[in-house]
Amino acid sequence: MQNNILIVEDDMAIREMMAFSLRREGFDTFKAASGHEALEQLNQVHPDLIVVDWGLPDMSGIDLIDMIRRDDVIKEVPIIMLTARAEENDKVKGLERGADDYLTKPASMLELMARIRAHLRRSKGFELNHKLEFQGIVMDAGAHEVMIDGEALNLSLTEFKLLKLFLQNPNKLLAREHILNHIWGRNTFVEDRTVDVHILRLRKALKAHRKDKWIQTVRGVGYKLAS
Amino acid sequence: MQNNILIVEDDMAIREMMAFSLRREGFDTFKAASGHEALEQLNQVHPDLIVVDWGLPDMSGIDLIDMIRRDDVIKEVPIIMLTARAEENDKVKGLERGADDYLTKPASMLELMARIRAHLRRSKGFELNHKLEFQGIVMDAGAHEVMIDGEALNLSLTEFKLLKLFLQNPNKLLAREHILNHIWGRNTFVEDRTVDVHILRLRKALKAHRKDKWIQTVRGVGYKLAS
DNA sequence: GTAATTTGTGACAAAACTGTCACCAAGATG
DNA sequence: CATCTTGGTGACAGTTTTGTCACAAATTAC
Repeated sequence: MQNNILIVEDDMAIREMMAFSLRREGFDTFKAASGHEALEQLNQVHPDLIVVDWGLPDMSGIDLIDMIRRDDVIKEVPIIMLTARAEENDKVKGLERGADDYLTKPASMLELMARIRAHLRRSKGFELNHKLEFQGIVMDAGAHEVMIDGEALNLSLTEFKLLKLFLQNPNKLLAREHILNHIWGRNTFVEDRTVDVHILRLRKALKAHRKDKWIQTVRGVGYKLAS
Repeated sequence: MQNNILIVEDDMAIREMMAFSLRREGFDTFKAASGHEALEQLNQVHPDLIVVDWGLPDMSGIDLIDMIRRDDVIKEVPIIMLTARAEENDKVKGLERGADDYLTKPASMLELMARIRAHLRRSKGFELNHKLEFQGIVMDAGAHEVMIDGEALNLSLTEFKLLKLFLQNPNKLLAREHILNHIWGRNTFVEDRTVDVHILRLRKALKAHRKDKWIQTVRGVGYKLAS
């Protein structure tokens, strides 16, 4: 699975040298010599990161960044601005207008590669790694999955939500009312004791893996997930 | 809601100046003069971003980054390395070992602020904006919520998963078998026609908001969400 | 020690969910 | 047009989920 980098650079020598270096580092590249060419490319391909020059023949790199950030499909792509403009206020402007990083020419290819990797690590890693974990209990809320010691745990929707609330608040005391409002909302009336019953059920589900003990009762207040 | 920045810097003059500048820009700050002090702070507070020097009295900033990246609770915090080490291979090393950004001293405070904001924009914005949308249907899978034109839609778990599959694949044709495998997995046998019944149910749920028409039948193959 | 309060628990009934089926409607083919 | 194939649909039965309740157990207070 190759990462794709879009290079937006009007100087052909620089563009080709960059593409060559990137390909040698294992990336696939797309190239554009102007802002409009870049936008056309972006209608057809979704690069994993874009390297943008400031001075393009048909628009400024800043304007291109603006447009990308406004496009619902590609707005989140990491962008590194690579330009000869080295003034402090240029850097501030580029970063404020939506670049994730700003590098001045002439730039070390090694440094550029390292920065590309750092940004990909964050944008890709966030998605891959965004799980809630506590003592061997792993939840991917987006995928609606709970794994304990490598085994899938089957929970009802209410119990799933309850466990998620605990995993989002490890070692924090959750008052019954807080739990009530969070799981059932403020516009639904359920008995206070319903929380306790669901806690019982969640504990039962976790018991097969000896994880029920982490849900601890704080008498008179509520419960907490703690080791 | 203030963003919290942890400054890990042994030079008191630099540390205080940074803290002052950050506070003037609206950030709250925590301070640490050493790696161990930083780790102790991180046991009690969760900053939104960390600025780390390389040369600390008790450990290198690189080692501190390693430790942070290995901690399940705080590993995703953005880190900017701010250091006098300006060699190319230092930069590469810092970025490879987990820094999101690398800035050499003496550094412009304005540039540092702009970079801090860029990183916060990404780490905070990713979470806030990561929703699936199609023609007024908005799903936050992590929160198990579906909103249509501002109104919550109540779906059963199976229908929720089905809608999610569609929203993840807008304008793509999904064969029945693909849907079957995705929702029920390969180890559960259900009749082919079960898909059609669940499509019916999903369409019924969407009908109240006139959104059922976006689920389109492709005869002999399956279904697609398309406008 | 006793009484009061809080939490744990099993059981129940109602509601919701789920997959299947038979029949009808729509579309494709010869 | 007739026939066959595929998708839409309402209904059904079984399972699961859900909230409540009464009683037992545990904890706290006097």
